[in-house]
Amino acid sequence: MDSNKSRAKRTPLQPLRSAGRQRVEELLAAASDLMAERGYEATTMAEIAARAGAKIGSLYRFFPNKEAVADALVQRHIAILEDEYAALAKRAATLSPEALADILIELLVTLHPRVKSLSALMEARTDKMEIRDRARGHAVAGIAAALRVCAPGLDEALAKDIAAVVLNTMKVLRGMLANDAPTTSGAPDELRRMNRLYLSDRLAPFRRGSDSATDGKTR
Amino acid sequence: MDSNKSRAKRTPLQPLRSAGRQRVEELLAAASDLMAERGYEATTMAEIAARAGAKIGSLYRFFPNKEAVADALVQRHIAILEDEYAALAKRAATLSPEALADILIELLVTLHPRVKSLSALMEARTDKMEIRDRARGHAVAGIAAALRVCAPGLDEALAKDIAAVVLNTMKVLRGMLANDAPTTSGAPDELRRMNRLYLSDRLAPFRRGSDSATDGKTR
DNA sequence: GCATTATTTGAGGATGGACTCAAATAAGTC
DNA sequence: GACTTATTTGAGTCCATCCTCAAATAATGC
Repeated sequence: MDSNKSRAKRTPLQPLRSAGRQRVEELLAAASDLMAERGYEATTMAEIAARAGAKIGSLYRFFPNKEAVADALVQRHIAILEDEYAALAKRAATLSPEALADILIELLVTLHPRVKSLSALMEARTDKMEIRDRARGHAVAGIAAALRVCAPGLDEALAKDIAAVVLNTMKVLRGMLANDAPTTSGAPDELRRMNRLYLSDRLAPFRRGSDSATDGKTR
Repeated sequence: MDSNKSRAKRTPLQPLRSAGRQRVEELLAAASDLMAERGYEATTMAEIAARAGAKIGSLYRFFPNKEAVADALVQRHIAILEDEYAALAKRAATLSPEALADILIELLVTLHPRVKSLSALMEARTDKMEIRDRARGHAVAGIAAALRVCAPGLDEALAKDIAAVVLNTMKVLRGMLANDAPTTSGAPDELRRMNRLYLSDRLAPFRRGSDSATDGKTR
């Protein structure tokens, strides 16, 4: 009995006044920053409270335990990411593969901090990996849809495979831009180039009124 | 004074008998497994000792503290990776860019568990990032050298940029193969294809007796 | 066998960090 | 202003985990 192995204490206790809502925001913001830079385990509840300008008791008023803080953050990040990807296809119409490649890269660079935070939060528990998979599923689906808008004849399964590749490629770009990247200053441009080249090559056969030649080659 | 902020207690105390050396091996193996799967923070010294079939006192005989265990693991992994990359260029002669691309992918897939462990270990301390950067520098240099063996006219800086891109691409492949990867079964092949395409395109102008045409296009 | 030294053992000490709670304070309502 | 209820506070409890150490045991050399 009691299938929950972790100590789930009393009711979560939501904020009912504007002061409380604001406090929750501050606490989550502080937790997000700290966990993103230090990781879940290395972040202490006392630190979270301190950075939010609150005391530890306030933190525990709104969150029953440390895991609940991570949960709340995961929720938020996932929701926003899903929205972004769902909205992607609408922007993709009437674009060349190269332009789409560039737009995708831009989008993912923008989303970088959020994804980084998310993966730091995943450190918390293994049973959250299903959530992560779900998020990635949305991302892949969103990108695949955009690809098929751009290249209507594209098979759905293949579109998803390509989308997965592009998604991960962008993950790499984010990594390059985020770190100090001491050895390779021109690498990000090279990566963009690779991405354009790849999308160009894979989407060309399926574009309207194209056979296999006349791909612009980008320069 | 005392520039070391962390508690570096008495002498590290190396094993002097075969039993001791073996114990150290067992302890490091256990620590490597545990930290790779659970992360540095989540792994306890008691667990490490237990999995190695030793008691906690033995663990502390050979390692002054938990961080030293991580340090030792980092050392080993780095050394092996450096060797692998340094040896790469020798295998690269007389290969087409496509073949080189495939070989690089194979190599990095092989190295995956080690790199995974390494990155889990990095969780330990920020001041180990310089070590990580050094390792990546070796990887990039090794791959760049292989590229220039394959395409002699290639500029060194460009070779490093391309090497960085390829290295990260392979990181992605590793990720795809490691996780369950529920949504995308054909993605690894797509990634290989992108890699071949890219290397083909970038190396073609610099190959012996080539100008810009006659690139195989892989199919 | 005996002496010496490496290794093992495991019961604590010390610390840090998650979490509690009763009392104080602030905010909202009438 | 008086009353109710949300929020804040922070000292204190509890427990997991890092780490110590003196005594027991095993290995090695003579």
